[in-house]
Amino acid sequence: MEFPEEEKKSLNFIEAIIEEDITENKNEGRIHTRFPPEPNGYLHIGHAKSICLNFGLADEYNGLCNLRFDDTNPTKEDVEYVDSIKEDISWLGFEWDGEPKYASDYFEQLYEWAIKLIEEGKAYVDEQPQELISEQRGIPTRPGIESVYRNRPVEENLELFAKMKNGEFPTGAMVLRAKINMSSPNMHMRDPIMYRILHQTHHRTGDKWCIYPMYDWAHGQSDFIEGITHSICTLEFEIHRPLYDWALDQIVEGSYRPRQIEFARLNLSYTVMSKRKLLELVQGKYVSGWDDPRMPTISGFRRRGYTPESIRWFADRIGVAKRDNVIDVSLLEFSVREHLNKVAPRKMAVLNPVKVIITNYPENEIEQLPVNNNPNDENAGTRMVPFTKEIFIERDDFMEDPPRKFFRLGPDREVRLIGAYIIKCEDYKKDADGNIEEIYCTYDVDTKSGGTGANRKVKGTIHWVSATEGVNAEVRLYDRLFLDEDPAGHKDKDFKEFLNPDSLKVLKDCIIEPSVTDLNNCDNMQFQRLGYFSIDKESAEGKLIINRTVPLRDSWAKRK
RNA sequence: UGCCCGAUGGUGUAAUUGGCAACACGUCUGACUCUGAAUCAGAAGAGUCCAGGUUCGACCCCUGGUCGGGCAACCA
Repeated sequence: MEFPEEEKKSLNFIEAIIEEDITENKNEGRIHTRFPPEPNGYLHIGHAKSICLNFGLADEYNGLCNLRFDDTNPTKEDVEYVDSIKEDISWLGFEWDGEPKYASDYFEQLYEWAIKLIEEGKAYVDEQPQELISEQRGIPTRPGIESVYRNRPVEENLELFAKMKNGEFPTGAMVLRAKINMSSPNMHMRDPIMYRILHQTHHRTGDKWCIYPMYDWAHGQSDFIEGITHSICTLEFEIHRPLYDWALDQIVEGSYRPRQIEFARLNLSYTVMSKRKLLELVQGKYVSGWDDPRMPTISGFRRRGYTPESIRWFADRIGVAKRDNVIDVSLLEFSVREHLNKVAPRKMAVLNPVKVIITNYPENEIEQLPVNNNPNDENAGTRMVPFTKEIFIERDDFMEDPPRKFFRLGPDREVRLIGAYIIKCEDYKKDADGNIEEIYCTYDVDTKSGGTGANRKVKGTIHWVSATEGVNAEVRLYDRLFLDEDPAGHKDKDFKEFLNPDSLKVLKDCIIEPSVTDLNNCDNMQFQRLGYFSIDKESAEGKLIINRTVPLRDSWAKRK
């Protein structure tokens, strides 16, 4: 499915940079981007922005985009994450160039470059304790203090570094530091650490290595090895750029050189996007897993019924810039509705039922009525829905004492049942507490859909399900992603305070029309007037569990 | 009291080499409809953080402020 026409935008700032680079024929006009996740969690909607950007730019300029796992910290990483990341990117509809790449594939090369650095007197082994190194680095407003090991002879550094590699020292005993500038106003330039000792099994290299490069000694080099031209990352790496360039200066020969460009990460209202916090939700069993339908992860959205198209449209719409932003979830939901409105077949379900008895309809009769699958799509066809003497309608669709502008059912009022007849309310029964128990109506045979009297105008049309032929299911209704308050401005508060304690309980019985059970798992549908839904992949024993993807806009509800 | 970013309608993004601020969402009207959805038509809403300067002319360039974000992990 193509993007909506009107969405063609003018250039964003990254496109402008790229076009300029092409004009100047930098890197022979080649465009090669990359998406470099650390496999330490599942991808979330924020990553989707980065994915769409990197892969999208490559498409747009006939370039390539790599998938590279930035796996330089074995303590947090796992193959489970590698697999989920690949799956999510593919599901979004993007294809990376060649095989997935791994920073760990370059460990040998990185090590050799580090030796070269030492030989040139630009790096040294520091065996001071972590706390001391950190203290000596100083504070942003004051210069740091040089390490006593800073001027260690090259030979000694070489020897020590080799021993580090060979596992002769315990974890944390010493590090390799770049010799740059201890009084730089940029903290990252104050002799940054390039290698640390970590006796930790790596998910890919196993126990082959016990020293691991830091981000700053791995990222730019990896970009260089892969021939990346535009290394696009989020704003928090802006301060690393001088170091990125410094690291490249040490290895680049010739004219090809990657370039780092930063953009503002996505913030979504009502949505927690910190990987650390999401991990906490998973580990604390607040949710059923990374793909819990309430999670703002790509897999969570998938399970909830979001489509890849809708997420891509969303990413396209929010644009890219350098200023901090908070995007309202309603824009995401708009994108979802926009797509689902076109493709989701319409079905009927009643969430909060009240029984309607059609007094002049024959007992035991079951009439199969053809109902449009999608009135906006002529090719969508029809389905048969059973109509019977007793039906359920939504409790909200009947009012004893209707206010002005209420178009649905009430005493002596007429209403059309979708795909069926016009009915008129003649009477109703209340229980001891005053709740409506049953509503008695008559139907007008001539008004059957497509029939002779079908053109008669009534103000309202409501949905219904046969009381005797309908099927029972469970629906999960989720409101915002799982926060009932906007976390913006509450950064430091414990985010669990915002976790809606009722969100898992929003599980209701509902009655659905039989044709719903024909849907394949995870297919999308629209329950008319209720929203878009999808069948959960984990249907309970015999009972369908249905997630609400997103509610329909409801201007009547807003009135109230 | 350091360094690096940023600042345009409610929100997000635009504005060819400086030429009287555009688009989308949202909001509000109205029309239509066998979904109070969708669709269609229309409207309101910013004078571009502030103060100077350069210029015939500045959102755009310069200077100085203000506000917001980031930076002191052997994380990425």
